[in-house]
Amino acid sequence: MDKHEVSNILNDIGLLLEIQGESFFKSKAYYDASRTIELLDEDLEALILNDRLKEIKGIGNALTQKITELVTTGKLEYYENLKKSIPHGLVEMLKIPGFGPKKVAAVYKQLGITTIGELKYACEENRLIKLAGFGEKTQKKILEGIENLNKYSNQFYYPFAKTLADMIIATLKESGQVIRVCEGGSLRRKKETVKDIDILASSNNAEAVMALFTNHPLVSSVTSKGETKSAVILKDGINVDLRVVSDDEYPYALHHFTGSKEHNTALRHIAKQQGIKINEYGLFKGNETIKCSDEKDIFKVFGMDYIEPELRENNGELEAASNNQLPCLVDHNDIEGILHVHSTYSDGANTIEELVKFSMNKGYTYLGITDHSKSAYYAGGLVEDDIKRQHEEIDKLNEKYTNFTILKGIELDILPDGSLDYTDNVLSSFDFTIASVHSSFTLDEDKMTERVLKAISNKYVTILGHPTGRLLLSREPFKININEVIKACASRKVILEINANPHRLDMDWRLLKGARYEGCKFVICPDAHRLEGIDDIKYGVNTARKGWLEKDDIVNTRSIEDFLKLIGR
DNA sequence: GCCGTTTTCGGCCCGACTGTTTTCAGTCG
Repeated sequence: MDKHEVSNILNDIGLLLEIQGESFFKSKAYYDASRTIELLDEDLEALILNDRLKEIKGIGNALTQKITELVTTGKLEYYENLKKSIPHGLVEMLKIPGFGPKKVAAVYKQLGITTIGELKYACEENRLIKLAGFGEKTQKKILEGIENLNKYSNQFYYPFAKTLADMIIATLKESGQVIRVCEGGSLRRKKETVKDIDILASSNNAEAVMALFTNHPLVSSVTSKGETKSAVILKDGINVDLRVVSDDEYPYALHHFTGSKEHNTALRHIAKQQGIKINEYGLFKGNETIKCSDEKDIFKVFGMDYIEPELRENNGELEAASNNQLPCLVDHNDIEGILHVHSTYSDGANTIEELVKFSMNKGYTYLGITDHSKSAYYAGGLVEDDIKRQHEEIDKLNEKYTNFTILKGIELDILPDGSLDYTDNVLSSFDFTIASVHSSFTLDEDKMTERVLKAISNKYVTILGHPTGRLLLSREPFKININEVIKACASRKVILEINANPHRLDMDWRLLKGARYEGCKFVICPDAHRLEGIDDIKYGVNTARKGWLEKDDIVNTRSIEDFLKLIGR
């Protein structure tokens, strides 16, 4: 069982225990462990084998035993029993806004409700208001919550949320009523998907700002409205929270509402050790307030370097900030060349020349065309004659555009047995290649791992494309021993792709820090199928930053000469 | 369930808002 599954089960146990009425802190221990395992750099199996699991902070005797059982046997008796005693529908119910473990337990114990369907029926029959602590409004809110749950999944792609947030922020700025304003939460931390939008503003007239916000044309309904906090649902189905504070409080509030919760908790812990209290209103030593004019000042108080929002996941950033060991994160401006772009030769919408002109205008200095290989019938993969034609066209364009370089690439399908679909002779005609899995996603882990390892052992493979095959919010990554693949890429000098398509963002940022430690290099690719797709590269940069990567880790930050030298051309 | 330079028990971050109450529990971030 891989760590992703272990992490999910630990989180599930936390939820089940809460519904069961156990101490919240017991659940918290499981939630914390779930995150720790998810963000683990090291190989989980190896840790267990070497009996080192217990050394990890937050994992004691009980969790060591349970995680070991999970990983070695693929099952956990404790979890199975817990699931038997608590219907899984109850965990689903926690997704309903305003409906937490206590209320879920109440409808279960007092009305015998075990599924969202039954809950909806009970609301419609007016049976919830009879319970202690429930009333008319609660019942109505639950009913609305169920309808929203069905209507929209409760996660949204980053660009979708970012666009809406920018529109609201623009309105607030234009009003002249806010002094400072910024998105917070997972959106500011640039998570690949977000549950809602958090916005923070400072103002001398909170009431006016709240009115602007709740009356915004994008708003469909107002969930709550107060002096410092309001919440709305947009017509697009996403929740937005706005907090308004005084400008003095803004830096503390910005840090607080950027999170993550885990980062904040860890920083509070450090603060407490230094005799400092930290909350959204300030830093306090006894009765004295420690003045900070921006977030940088806050970290300075604790003797830390400034931590970029992307890194605030309690994944070692606080320790690194204390020791001057934070990475100098790669920036969008560092990107020199664009690789992984499809043209009209296969399933792209634009000609090579259109793609070249677009890229030049954006300030890039080289472009690697990578149409699909011949096995990708569905995408019009290139047969040998097409390749010849395409290479002749690229040669001509390279003569025409002297300050720009077009590279001859290909996105090779990795066949189910790990072989590639051209002869070595054809493969040697490309400047570089990307090998990707596009079919047979359901192979078991061993076969999939073997398949990919075989493909990247081919000396003509430069880059491993979207290494886990995930599609955010729709397809789970395929089963593969990614640690073995990472190690193989490091030793064979195969570059790992960070696919920047906002529906992929593959590899996952959680894997990057560890892969870098193993010695891997990365390339941020838009996987563009039309001109505007090239702009997706910024989402890949976000992912790289969340994964602690620096400019030097990313090969397409290099000049064309250095890039070609690096890949041995 | 975890943890410990106040250490093997008693904490574990903390405040706003809502809806139900008539002083507070539950939820959320």
